Amino acid sequence: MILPPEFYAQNACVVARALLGARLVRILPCGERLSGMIVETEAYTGLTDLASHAHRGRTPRNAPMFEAPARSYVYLTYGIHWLLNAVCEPADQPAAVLIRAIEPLEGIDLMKQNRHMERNLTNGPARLTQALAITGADNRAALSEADSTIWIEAHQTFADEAIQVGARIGMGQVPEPWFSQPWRWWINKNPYVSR
DNA sequence: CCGAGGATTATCT
DNA sequence: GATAATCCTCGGA
Repeated sequence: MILPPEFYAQNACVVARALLGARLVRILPCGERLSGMIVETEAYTGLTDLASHAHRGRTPRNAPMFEAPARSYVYLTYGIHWLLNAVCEPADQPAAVLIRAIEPLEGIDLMKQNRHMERNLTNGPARLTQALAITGADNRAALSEADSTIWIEAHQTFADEAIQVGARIGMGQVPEPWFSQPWRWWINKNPYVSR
């Protein structure tokens, strides 16, 4: 079952927690299907969160965060890496969930080809986009539609006891309280969580 | 095993 | 012109 738009209309922290265990499906231009279970997420919500791209207001890059939920927000960071987010909360309420890691399920051989390596295929936000061949061309993909290039469907669920929460990664010079905000979720002891 | 440094470009000031 | 929600390689232990 593909997760409906109403799912993404919730608060980004709720969505980030609920996405753990869901299956991220990617259809390549050639038609091949790849997928993996989401095992690590981070929430970026509100205009006041100094760690969020949205905190300086709407720009051409972050515009998807301000638009209707249930679409992707894909952007380039460090000049090299594409990062995949799911846009959350109602329109004009900028929020997104960063997909930080997945456990490979389908198309593992293709992931190895895309990554040019055998290991560390999807345990990091830029690694998984490379493994799934996701780029800026996939910005604003409809995550709730089966004819999209990327969507997310229900797969497995985890009890709170199996979930870990902590501060987000890569905050750089972001000041408190945003630096330590516990808005990162991951599946405890899952080997595909980043670092 | 670990830490340092370079890669590389869209985006915003 | 500076910065960035990161990753890889390489050198040393």
